[in-house]
Amino acid sequence: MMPRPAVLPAAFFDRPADRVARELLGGVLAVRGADGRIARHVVHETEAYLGGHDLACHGSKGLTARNAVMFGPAGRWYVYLCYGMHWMLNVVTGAPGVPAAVLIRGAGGFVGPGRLTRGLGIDRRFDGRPAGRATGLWFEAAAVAVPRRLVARTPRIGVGYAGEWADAPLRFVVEPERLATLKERRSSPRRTSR
DNA sequence: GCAGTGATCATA
DNA sequence: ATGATCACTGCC
Repeated sequence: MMPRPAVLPAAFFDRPADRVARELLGGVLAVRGADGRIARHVVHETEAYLGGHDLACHGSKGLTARNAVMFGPAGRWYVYLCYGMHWMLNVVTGAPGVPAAVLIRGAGGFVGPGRLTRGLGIDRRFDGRPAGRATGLWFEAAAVAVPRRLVARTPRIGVGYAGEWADAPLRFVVEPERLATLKERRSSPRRTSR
């Protein structure tokens, strides 16, 4: 029988953001709709924001009302409005006091952080809440780890202002069609051995 | 290529 | 109170 999907616990996020961003690839972003139905989207693009020393990270400007949740414990959502129209979905990582997080840039059929939140109906209501079933928005562990050769690392998008940090390879991408290939391999009947 | 859009934050 | 800035998107 199908095992119940494992909800990623807060401890999963209590690690360096780049590690979390990498391991979130292939994992599932799950959201419960108003009708109680659960939609699941496999994560295929993330970005890590490492902390106060990372000039692209909101936390590098110090504690403010907006970014306060980043300074708190790992495993909570950090959601903010960008350009007056787009909600950005992040999950806080690392120890309290370290303003680090992972931006979810793509999952399921949604490419781009603003499109993802629009598609899933995510907005400010989730800001500061823990990622978990109780909140209606959570992560589940990857059924199969994405092999390293399928993961591309690039500089983060839209952070050209961040000096040396603009070029840090902290964006993690796996092509969705590659994920599909993985899934097929996993679920297709084993080939008769030679 | 660039306008739209409005919360947020520093400055005053 | 005011103005600059923005971890983006869609249409030219």
